Amino acid sequence: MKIEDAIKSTTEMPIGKKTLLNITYTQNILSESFNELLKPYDLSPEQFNVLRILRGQKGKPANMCVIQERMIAKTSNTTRLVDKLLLKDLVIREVCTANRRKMDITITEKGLALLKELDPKVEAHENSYAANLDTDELHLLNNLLEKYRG
Amino acid sequence: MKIEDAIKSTTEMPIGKKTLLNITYTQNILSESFNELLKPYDLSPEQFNVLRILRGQKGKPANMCVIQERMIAKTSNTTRLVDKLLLKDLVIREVCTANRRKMDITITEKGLALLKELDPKVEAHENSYAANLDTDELHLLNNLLEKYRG
DNA sequence: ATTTTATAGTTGTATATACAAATGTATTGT
DNA sequence: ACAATACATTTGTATATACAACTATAAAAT
Repeated sequence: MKIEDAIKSTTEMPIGKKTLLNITYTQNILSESFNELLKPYDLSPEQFNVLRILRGQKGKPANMCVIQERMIAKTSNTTRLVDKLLLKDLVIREVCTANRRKMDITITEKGLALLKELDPKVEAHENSYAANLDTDELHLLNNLLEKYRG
Repeated sequence: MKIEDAIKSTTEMPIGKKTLLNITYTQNILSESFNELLKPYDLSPEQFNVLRILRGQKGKPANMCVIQERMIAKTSNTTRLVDKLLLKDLVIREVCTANRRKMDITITEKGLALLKELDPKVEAHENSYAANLDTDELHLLNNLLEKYRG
């Protein structure tokens, strides 16, 4: 669907406005369907994001500010986000011995198992959109976005 | 900045995942800077969006479900969004005489004046990103996004 | 005409988010 | 060593959002 139809715009938009709207709208579509995917697992996209960051640590714990900086959306309140994961036993949290200001957050086996269960679904989600473009177009899209951000 | 650096990813990502992440990340950058723009005006992006939809009505009122369907992000609770605008006298709300289930929402002079003040800033925001690409690239980006959504 | 179903919007409630202030620990300067 | 400053995280509070239940009106069915 064209962006103009999606937001029922009647008038022709300048290309700058249209591009911004198009990116915003596309991301909305993506996150809506991703939310659907996660709903049965009682996991928010942010929680999922944190789990995936922790898995990326390959056993090493991550502290709060590391999680924060690797998150796609820099949410305030990583604390409460991790709280939720703790309640579900998907992570453990302990004071870092080397620097007692920091917290060591580690993903649990249960967390890893949950991610493993989600992996194929997340991949299918990613690929369902990617499949609409060929490889060259995908690379082009990535390059254009990067250049667009400045 | 490359997406891999932005989220401090060490490993090479499959192109499908990367694209999705890139769109999400780009939109985050955009909305972050748009938020900054609106902050001095005590207006949320959603409130701004509603005002702009109402201006697009050119005097004609819009009812709630029309506002809802034209919004970029389909938020639940358009009611409370409009409540906020009402409190600031940016819109008026009255029961639609033709169909008493519906509400007629109209932007006020104050609302129009606020939009007018914002217009150049919003346009500058839009153009600051668009300026990083030439016209052909912008059209290409829009087409790729549309195709990507499927 | 009366019941049923559909539509439009609002409200209750639980949860999430943003932002600032507070807490506790480490580092630096004197 | 002690005060000042910086850093890492948490907590308080106000606001926003999601979702379901509710109210009111309109349209359709019997």
